[in-house]
Amino acid sequence: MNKTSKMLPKPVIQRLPKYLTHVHELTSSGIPWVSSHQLADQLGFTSSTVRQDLSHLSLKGVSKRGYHTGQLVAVIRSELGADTRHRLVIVGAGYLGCAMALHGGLAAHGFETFGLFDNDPEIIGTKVGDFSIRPVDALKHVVKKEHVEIGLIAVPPPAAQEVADRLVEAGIKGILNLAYCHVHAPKDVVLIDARFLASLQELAYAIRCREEAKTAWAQQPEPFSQEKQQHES
Amino acid sequence: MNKTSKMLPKPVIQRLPKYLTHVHELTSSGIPWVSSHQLADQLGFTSSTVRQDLSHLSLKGVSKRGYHTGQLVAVIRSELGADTRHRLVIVGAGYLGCAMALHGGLAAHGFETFGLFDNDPEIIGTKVGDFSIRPVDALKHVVKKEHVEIGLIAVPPPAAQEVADRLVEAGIKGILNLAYCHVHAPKDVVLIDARFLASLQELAYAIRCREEAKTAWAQQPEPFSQEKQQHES
DNA sequence: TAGATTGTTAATCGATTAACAATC
DNA sequence: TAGATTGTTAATCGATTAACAATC
Repeated sequence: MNKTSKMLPKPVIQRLPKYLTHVHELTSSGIPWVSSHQLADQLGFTSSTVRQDLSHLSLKGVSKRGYHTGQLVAVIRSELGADTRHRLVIVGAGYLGCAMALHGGLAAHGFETFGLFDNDPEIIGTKVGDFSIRPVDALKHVVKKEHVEIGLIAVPPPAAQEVADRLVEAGIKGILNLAYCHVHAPKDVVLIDARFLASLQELAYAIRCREEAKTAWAQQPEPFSQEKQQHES
Repeated sequence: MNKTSKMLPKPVIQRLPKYLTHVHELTSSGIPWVSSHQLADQLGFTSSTVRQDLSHLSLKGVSKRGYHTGQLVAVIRSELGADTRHRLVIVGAGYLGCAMALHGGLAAHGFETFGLFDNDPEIIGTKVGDFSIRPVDALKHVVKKEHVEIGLIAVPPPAAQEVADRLVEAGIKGILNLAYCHVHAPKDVVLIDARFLASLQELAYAIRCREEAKTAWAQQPEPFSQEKQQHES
């Protein structure tokens, strides 16, 4: 349906990149149609979820065939804004910030870097690929002049909040926080956390729970195991 | 309550690192008690959510005082397994993989790297910090020998699925996928996506929606704006 | 004591899944 | 035509928020 300026539910937005990359592969393989059941199997969703998700987009599936892969790629790209260019700055020129600056995928997906900033006098002026590292004091000037929308926080946690404040003050519209800490921004600035350390902790936690469940399962002599197996199958 | 091997709801697990880093700061500032309302204000949750979340942990709040910050840090660390060491390998020695290998935060939080792998003959053998880059063929041997639990996928999307298969075959227990694509793993292997490009797209999407909403709001002469403002305040 | 704060139950909200008529 | 598949409504599930008795 895709009514203008109606924000899609967050879980849907988070699934769109998965559909996009996967269906793009299908088109590359010359597969012209894909059904909700196939997508569900391939991506680990249910077919209901797939149909609900895609019903938000401006395309129609076809009975007995499914969705046209080429069209699907096009409308998801359009919905995600994958065809428009976004302007960003990176604050923090440590390993992570530099990796972001040099990572080809950013530019390839329309995210153009307009500056790499740091506060360490030792490295200011140093070249990182095409960028020369600039002082954080220059942030505001660059953001204004280049109409930068997005700021990446790639500094150590103790400095993250101050960097966020500087970005907000510079007039940034959205922040991606890569630092392992909570940062606060006023509610007219969008803030999304992408903290791989938190993801790693979540992963380690999930692994531990699996192990414990397995152990418990092995130790406990389940009286009704037959029934349970039926339920699981 | 913290009943053994009972997995906490995912949203709770994802909030725990936020509580942890924030309350850790409070302890460092010598603040001994914090209430659910204070935590809610500081982290952007509701006090109900805070109390619900913390009720899963093995600690008791105190009427009129709240939660003891030191104890809170301890039980969250324990629940997250932040005090145990985790063994990982990194596959892909591009900018991102190398940044992960060199990032001090990993080791500081108990994630120990046991190898950095790549398939490019040009860079195999090269030193990256203390690691020398090894061929992906050596993956299985290292994972078995060092009892590695976690694998990081830091290769370009076209190679990601094959790397995932190799990690699974090597007997890894969990995978953190940093590549911008969907990868599949058998259900006894935990897989978590940490794709900053997807996060950036989500951010850009949210920014666009805000803009559009603002424009719509400015253009449409809302007849009931008075009432609406009351609701918002 | 009075008032603030917890822990927990109940109500609300939103997302996922199931079901099925409409369609090709 | 018969059967597979969509789009959508209804049912289920789970998470968040509200409310309030118990507590210090």
